[in-house]
Amino acid sequence: MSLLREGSTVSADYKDTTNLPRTAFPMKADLPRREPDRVTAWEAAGTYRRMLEGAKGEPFTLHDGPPYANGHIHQGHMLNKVLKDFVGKSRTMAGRPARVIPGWDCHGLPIELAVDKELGASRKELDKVAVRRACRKHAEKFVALQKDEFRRLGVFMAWDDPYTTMAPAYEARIVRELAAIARAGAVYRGKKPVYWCVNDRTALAEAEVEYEEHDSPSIDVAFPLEARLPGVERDASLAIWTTTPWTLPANLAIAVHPEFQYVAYELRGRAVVVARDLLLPFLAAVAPQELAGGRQAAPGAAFDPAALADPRRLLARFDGRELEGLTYRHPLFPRTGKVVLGEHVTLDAGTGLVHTAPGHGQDDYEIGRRYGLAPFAPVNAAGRFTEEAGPWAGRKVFDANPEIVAALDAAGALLNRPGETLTHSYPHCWRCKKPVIFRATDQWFISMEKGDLRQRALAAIEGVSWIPPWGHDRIVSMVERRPDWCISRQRAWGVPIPALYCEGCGEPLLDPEILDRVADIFETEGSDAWFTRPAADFLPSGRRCGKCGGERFGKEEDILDVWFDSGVSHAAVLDARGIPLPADLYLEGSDQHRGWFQASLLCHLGAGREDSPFRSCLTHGFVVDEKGQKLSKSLGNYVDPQKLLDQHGAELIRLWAAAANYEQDVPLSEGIMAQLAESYRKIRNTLRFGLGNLYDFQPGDRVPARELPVLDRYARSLLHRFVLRVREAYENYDFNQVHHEAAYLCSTDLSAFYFDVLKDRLYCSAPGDRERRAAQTVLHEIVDVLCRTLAPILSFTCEEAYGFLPGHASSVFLAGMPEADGAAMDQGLEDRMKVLLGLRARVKAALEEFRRKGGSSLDAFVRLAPQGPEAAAIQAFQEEGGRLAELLIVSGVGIDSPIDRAAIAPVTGPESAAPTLCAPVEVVRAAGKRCARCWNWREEVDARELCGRCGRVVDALGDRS
RNA sequence: GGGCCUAUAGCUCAGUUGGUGAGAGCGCACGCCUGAUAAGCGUGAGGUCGGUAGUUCGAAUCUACCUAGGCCCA
Repeated sequence: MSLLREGSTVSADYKDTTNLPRTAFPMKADLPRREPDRVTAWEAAGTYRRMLEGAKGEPFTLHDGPPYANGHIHQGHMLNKVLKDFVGKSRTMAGRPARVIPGWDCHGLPIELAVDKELGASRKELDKVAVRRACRKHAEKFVALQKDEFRRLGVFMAWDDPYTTMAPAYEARIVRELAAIARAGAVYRGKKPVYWCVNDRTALAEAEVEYEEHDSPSIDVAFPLEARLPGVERDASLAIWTTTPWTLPANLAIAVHPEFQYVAYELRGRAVVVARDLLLPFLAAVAPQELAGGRQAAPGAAFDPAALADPRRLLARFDGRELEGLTYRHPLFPRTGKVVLGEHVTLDAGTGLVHTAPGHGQDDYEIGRRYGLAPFAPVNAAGRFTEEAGPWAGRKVFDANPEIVAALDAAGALLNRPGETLTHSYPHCWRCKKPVIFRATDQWFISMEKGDLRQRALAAIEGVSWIPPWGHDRIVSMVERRPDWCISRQRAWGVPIPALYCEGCGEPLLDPEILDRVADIFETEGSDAWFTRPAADFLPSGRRCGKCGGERFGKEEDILDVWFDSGVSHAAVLDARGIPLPADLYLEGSDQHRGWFQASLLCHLGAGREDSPFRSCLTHGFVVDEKGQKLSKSLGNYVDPQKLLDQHGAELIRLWAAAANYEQDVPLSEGIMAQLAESYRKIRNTLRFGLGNLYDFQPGDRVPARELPVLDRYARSLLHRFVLRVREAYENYDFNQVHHEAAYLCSTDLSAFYFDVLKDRLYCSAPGDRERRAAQTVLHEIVDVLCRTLAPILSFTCEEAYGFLPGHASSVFLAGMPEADGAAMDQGLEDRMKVLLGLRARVKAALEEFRRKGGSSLDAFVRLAPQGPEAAAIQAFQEEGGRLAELLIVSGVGIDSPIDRAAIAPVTGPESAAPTLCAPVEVVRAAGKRCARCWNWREEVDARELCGRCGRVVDALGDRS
């Protein structure tokens, strides 16, 4: 294609006489490779420290919730730490120094399990102290590793001064906080069922249980009621179904659902109570002849009396709640039990009445608590019945199963045939692979009621600002219904619960005085001291058992729940360092309503303090894929964090965190990252254009704001409105808003409008031309403002670009957040420009038509016939010195007035159908000749093919050289 | 099964107390430029606002149910 136009000759190349952009700020960010150096530079320069020192306002406390020191960091950690970094940097840059002390949660089961796995067979030969030493090393390793991974993200925290829950001082503080709660009388010893491996004689955590197929006896048992049911003229029994006959000696109650329908059915001469909707399947199992025509009862089918061989045997109906409180005789023991109500009862299988042994089941335990039933478990650590199990004392529970079934049969309580079994999924020990049991053992608890902990917690919740607001409802419903806090763990890796037991009578002693003594020792020796020192070392001299007067004591073996460890961080980290409570902000994933937020609240209040340890609490969702499914390697939607870093760099991970609406779950996928890369490039190139046009500009060249041309004043107005919005968005933790504001400003306001319009002035004016300097003044401010507002998010890029800005400080983080200049914002101007931009859009549409005929924008002359608001806006614009040709980037603009529609018809764009108050637009080929330098068409060009302006510029350049 | 929450263009997100034809940025298609050039500009096409049924003169916006998904429990 020829570049020559009709009538033109070969033009001289004036490119060298123009002021084209030049900058060393590269278009290609090369983030993955260059970011590590930037991190190193920040740390070497002490940028974080200096940034904090530069902020003179009231300190802002963002307290870092400790991630667990096991494994590499994952997407959720990244999201969390990056969001915290946005807060820390934005608050500090806005004047409130936010020093964040990072921490790690170092005790607990997952580390112990990982260490077990590493140690393999040698584990059994090691004593507790040796295992703990290995756990400590493991935790130390991952603290160091995760710390590097977080630093790599460009996160500013006090990396050289972190906290860990296994530091001696921290461990000591844990014990002191426990002492404070004990002083309030809220710590008590009670029983609670746990998974128990009778082979290994140890408690198991949920994570240590594997489900495998297992054959269990399946029995339906009748428990005779003590009194007759209303309207039933014969003795009645409650029918239950169970697959663990060995738990029947521990039966204390039978649970029914309050809202289910129950029936009394005459079976073999007595009335049997079952759930109405389970009657047919029940009969099918124990007495199929009771069904009409030997029909099979489909599970889940609606109840139909016609399916019964003899519907008259339906004796009565009851609501579940009517049965509450009825008492029954235990078929094997001379005692009674009672009917209780439970929402956990289902109609999936069985009879709709559930055998309840509070010492042998989680639901049973919970319901037992509600009804004041003891967690009775007549089974010892070896899985043998105790004396309380009468005839089966000493028998192993699984061995006793058939004997118990036989005894039930003999007592006439067995409704089905003995020997029936069921194959189902049953918990097994992950280590020895043998089936486990559920057994109540002694545990330490923090009471929710003593000292009014629950009510005080609920009151404290009201004083906290929850972001988003539904966090409030979520934690309230959790606190309202949570049981007492079981703080015991039968494990090695943790802070011991420093209780002593009288060797004479077994009386436990959890004495605040002793705890303080223990804390003193932990302070210097760490909690290993509990295992290496004899009990006497922790006992105040002369102390005796309050019950039997014994002088010899043994040590508690249980350790503290790790939620207690992290739950006292406000004390062990903030208070211990003299940082005032409450903290301004806790910021974690929404799972922490159950976890850290609640633990912190309970520990804080339990120890006798008032209110919440945090003023506001922000939660974010979980990382999911594009479809909203959780990330998992097996689903194939897993995004590897390291790969993310290698491909896109930390900067895009930061942008991802900012672009997300963290109130919901946060989607992450390769596609999303690719899209963010586009968004990033737009911002980066905006900075680059600005920098490229500042190569010959110094702050001393600034044109005063009042003397700026109207378009530049408009750009400043937009810029400062942007600052206003962004500052407010940061204040509200609305980073997503920051991202959108930045993207819109860069692409729409700047790249597509202001920068485009500016090109002629920047490139073709004389270098020192006042209007060019005016443009540069604003460009300088734009780059400065963008860097300083976006630095909390795009830390790497903003620091890099800022370093190219003439007159910059040593780091963007020391420059602070810009203030919105009220004088720069001109609403009237923006309103008028909005009208003109509407006009501009229609001109662009018309130019599109013009272009199809071979003309470019600068070849065009635009004729307008404005009226109404547009006419007014144009007039004002021109009176302010604005040039329509510059605004529209065409060679000339003519105003036709009054309107002569007929004269304007032909080459118009789609605006012809527009409302009458819009000016008709006509685009024609510009007359005259094309200036070889600035490419505008002018009536007059000189012999060098230069327009008047360009001729003067070239002459001036020539004079200078 | 329970508590809390989510579901708007291919993607990320806006849509104020229900009210003119549902928006932005990015991507996409087409075109331009080659003086932001592995850049830049323009034009344009995309949505039965998860589904169903209600309340209302009128619902993306309120109610119920359903479906899919998330966190925490059970």
